[in-house]
Parts: sequence; C-alpha cells; structure tokens
Amino acid sequence: MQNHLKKEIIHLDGIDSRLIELLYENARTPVTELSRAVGMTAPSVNERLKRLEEKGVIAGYRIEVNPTVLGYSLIAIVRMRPLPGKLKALEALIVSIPEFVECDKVTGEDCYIARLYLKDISDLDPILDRFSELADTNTAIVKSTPVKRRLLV
Amino acid sequence: MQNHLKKEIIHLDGIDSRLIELLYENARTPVTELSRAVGMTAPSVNERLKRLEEKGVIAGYRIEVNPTVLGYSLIAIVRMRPLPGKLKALEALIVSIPEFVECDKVTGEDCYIARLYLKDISDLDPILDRFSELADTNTAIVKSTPVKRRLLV
DNA sequence: CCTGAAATACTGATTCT
DNA sequence: AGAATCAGTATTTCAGG
Repeated sequence: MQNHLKKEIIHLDGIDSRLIELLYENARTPVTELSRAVGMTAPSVNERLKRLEEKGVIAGYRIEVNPTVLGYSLIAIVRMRPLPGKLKALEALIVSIPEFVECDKVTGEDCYIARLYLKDISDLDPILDRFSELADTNTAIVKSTPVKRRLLV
Repeated sequence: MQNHLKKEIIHLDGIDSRLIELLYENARTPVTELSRAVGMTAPSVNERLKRLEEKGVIAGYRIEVNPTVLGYSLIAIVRMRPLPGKLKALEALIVSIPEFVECDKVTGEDCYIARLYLKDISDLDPILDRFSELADTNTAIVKSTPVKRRLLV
C-alpha cells in the first residue's frame, strides 16, 4: 500500500495543461476566452480552475514586475557559508533585506544561495559588509539570463 | 542633459505600489475590488494598470504552478563551467531541457547557474551525464527555501 | 459537463478639476 | 493629465439537468 499522506501526485489532462499554459501567458485571461480556446463552456472551465486551485496545482495568480524599470539594473547571485554558530543569524539577516528576492538553503559547501537585486554596483559592498561577521560570501553578477523562469513542461 | 534612451526610471506613488502589492497576492483580482481597496473608481484604476503595463512595470500576469503537486519533489541548483570551446553548445543544451526552469549566465568561475526540477534523485545523474563533454558541473540540492521569490520593496 | 439567467464587472465617451 | 460618471457590453456565477 502506498503512502497517501501528503504525497498524492496530480496528473493533468490535455485541457488542464492547455489552461495552465494560457494562464501562464496571461493570468488575467477571462474564463470565457479560455473556454473558447479549449472548446468548452465557461462554467466548465471555471470548475476546472477551482479544482486546480484546490488541489494546489495553481498556487496563485501573480504579476511579474520588471525590476529594471524601477531602477534595479543589476542582479547578483550570492552564495554564503555561515561562520561557526552564525547559521540562524545569517538566515534572519538574508530574510530581512528586501533586495534578496529569493534564497535557497542547499546541501554542500555553500549553505545558502540567494538572488540579490541592486540599483547600482556601488550598493553591493554595503550589503555584503553586513554579512562580514556571519558568513563567507561569494558573489557572481548576472550578465544575461538564457532561461527566464519558465513553466515546467 | 540626461540620457533618455532606455534608461528612464519609473517612480511609483503609493496607489501604484498598493495596486502592485494587491495584484502580486492575486493577479485576478477584479478592477472593481482593487478600486475599492485604493479608494478610486474602476476606470481610474484601469487607466493606472494600463499605464503600468505600457511603462513596463507590470511585465505580465502569470500563474504560479506548484511543481511538487505534479511530482517534482526535488530542486537542484547546478553551477556549470564550460569546457574549452563548448560554451555555445552548453547553453543550447541547458535551454533545451525543460527541467531547467531558470538559468543565469554570470561572472566568475562558474559561467552558468541553473535551477533544475526533478521528480526523483535518480533523475539527476542521467541529466548531468548529458553535460559530461561540455562542462564541469557542481550540484547542490535545495533543502528549504527561506525566501520564496518575492516582490522587491 | 452543459444551458440559461441573474449578478457583477469591464470599456468607452464625455465631463470635470 | 488624471480622475469621475454613466451607459452599453461582456463576463462571472449560480441554478437545474
């Protein structure tokens, strides 16, 4: 017997996949337009969306904000290895700085890998200085993004 | 005279910021509801949204899909350094594999940093094997995500 | 999953400040 | 220029099958 605690995997049919694709392109697409695209009525599509939300496939509807337009012209990837006893403090500091827009805790030598948005390269050092007592850091500047965050499948 | 080619920085007032916040929480919020939240009429809010789209602040409306529910229970961060003469081929291979949902080209020793979704740890080696002639790779498994991709500001 | 109808939301032209 | 009002369409959301 399989483990049914939290491990149920959802399988999407062709119509669900298409709906997800369409909504990834434009999450504000009206249900009536979606329904035309998949050859169904609006209430049916609405039900499917509700189901996809309930099952957790659709975790949310978000806007994508372009940080460049707001003056954040640089992205850095910062890897951090906490100094002895500083792990909790390190993580708390990362979380508290809004310019860190994402951070993963990982296996291996580096403990944290974070994505940092900057208005200017001169903003980098003041931020990294705040970590000098907490971690060894290694910073790489993003030159381009060959794959922009995309939908799996 | 300032440079007006591509470098104009947009400044948001309080209402724009609030609209962006609300739409980040739920990009399908009806304009009428947004208008109630910010104390304006629906057409005014609609104009603001159009302006934010035109200026490029709002780059798009997306859904957030939960990969775990679809069976992708592991995330890996893969750093890659191309072997001599293999840079183009390496980038092309990364782009061609849908499980790489994001990839940045960066300064420093590692040339690429990519995010890889996996159904199972046993799927890792077959994918990395495809890179054996193209790059030295370094893989870290994500244990947790202290900061989930969030809005700047 | 569909039909049909009621409630709600969107869109634009126009006016006002 | 940006915001309000109002009227005409379009969309969403239930009911019932």
